[in-house]
Amino acid sequence: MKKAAATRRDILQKAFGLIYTKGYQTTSIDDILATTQVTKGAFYYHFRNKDEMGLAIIEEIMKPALTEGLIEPLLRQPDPLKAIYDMMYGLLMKNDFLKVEYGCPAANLTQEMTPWNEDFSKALEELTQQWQKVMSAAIEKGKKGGLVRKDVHAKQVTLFVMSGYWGIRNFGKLENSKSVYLPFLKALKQYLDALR
Amino acid sequence: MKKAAATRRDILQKAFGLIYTKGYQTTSIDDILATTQVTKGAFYYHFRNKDEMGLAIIEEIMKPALTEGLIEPLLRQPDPLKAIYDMMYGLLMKNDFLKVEYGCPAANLTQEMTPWNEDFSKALEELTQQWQKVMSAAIEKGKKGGLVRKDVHAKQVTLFVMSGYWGIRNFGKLENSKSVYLPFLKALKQYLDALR
DNA sequence: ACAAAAACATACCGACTAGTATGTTTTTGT
DNA sequence: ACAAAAACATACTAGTCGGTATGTTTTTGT
Repeated sequence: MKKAAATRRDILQKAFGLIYTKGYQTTSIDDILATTQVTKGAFYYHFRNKDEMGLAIIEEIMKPALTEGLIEPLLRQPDPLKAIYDMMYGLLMKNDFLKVEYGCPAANLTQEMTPWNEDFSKALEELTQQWQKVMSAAIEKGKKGGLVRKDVHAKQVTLFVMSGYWGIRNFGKLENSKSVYLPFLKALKQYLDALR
Repeated sequence: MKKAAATRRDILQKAFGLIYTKGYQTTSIDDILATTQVTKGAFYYHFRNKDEMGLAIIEEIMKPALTEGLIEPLLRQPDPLKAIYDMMYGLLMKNDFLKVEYGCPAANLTQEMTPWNEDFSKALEELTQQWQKVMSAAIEKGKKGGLVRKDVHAKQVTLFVMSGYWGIRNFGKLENSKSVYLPFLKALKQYLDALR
């Protein structure tokens, strides 16, 4: 039960990479087999079908990555507005897995799969809601600690900021250059500073 | 030269509708033929291939729609910040062609096609840059007229607002409900009011 | 050690894809 | 009216897709 788990993990990781760069529907199972060096029999031993694998990617790759990469750093930083800005700066400018030309994996999947598969929508909604909740909670905590204005509506701000992130990721894809990230981050900083 | 032009227009319009709801790559030419009642011979008389049709959709359907539906109303409204808010409110809440579950046509195409076809990227960039320029110009005009603070960076604001729009459209797809639009619009209003 | 189950391998299939080859009909200019 | 060109129609192809049927190898529990 050790080698098999490694095979499964390898499929999920490599498939995630392919889907991130090429899109879900245009990543064929044969593509995945070619890059993983796994045969079709092995693939279909681990997953009933392509969609089950796609869901497993969200659950077993994307959700843990969100938790470890974004949620936990957010919880550690005491200043919520600084935490949010730093998170965005890190995601856009420093993260070396995310590429400007490929956008945001969660946003990509959302846009591509939402019309086709309800299970994908549900899983992706859980993903984003976890992010939303932690950001909102941080802002609320900041209100109590005096770091955020009392009249700030935490959920609204969170939604506004996350929308901006998904949107600028799409702009980055279009321009194929991180240079659009800089004016976005400046505007974001000014927006966040106005909440103090 | 009249009937043929009508056939071409019909293909482009119906194909645009299909692509908006289903995505470009997952809309087959047979799909388009079935909904237009046009035969394959006719289709390939009007377009060399699928991508040429896709580009024609951007040029002949989406660009004019942007100009007539968004650019011109924006130029007419003297208060730029009100113009921007009204435009967003109209796009999100009142426009009855755009559906919450299908997102923004331009954002969808950008995300789907950017890794695959440079011509699509270029055409979509022209589309968005036209929108960006008009919004920025309106803000600059507002600065001179005293309706916008002098220290506001027009291009930054434009990019921030457009990113938010693309992003919230994606959230709408995910939640499949216009209810997320309302808190976004409230946050947008507050953001814009802070620029006065 | 050895049977049973888990894990993987190979060959194949029907459905669908964009595109083409080769026609026929309709429109156009004179 | 009539030839030429434009506009459309039909049948087909080569390739790709997700998925399956049927094996063989490897691991596991006893």
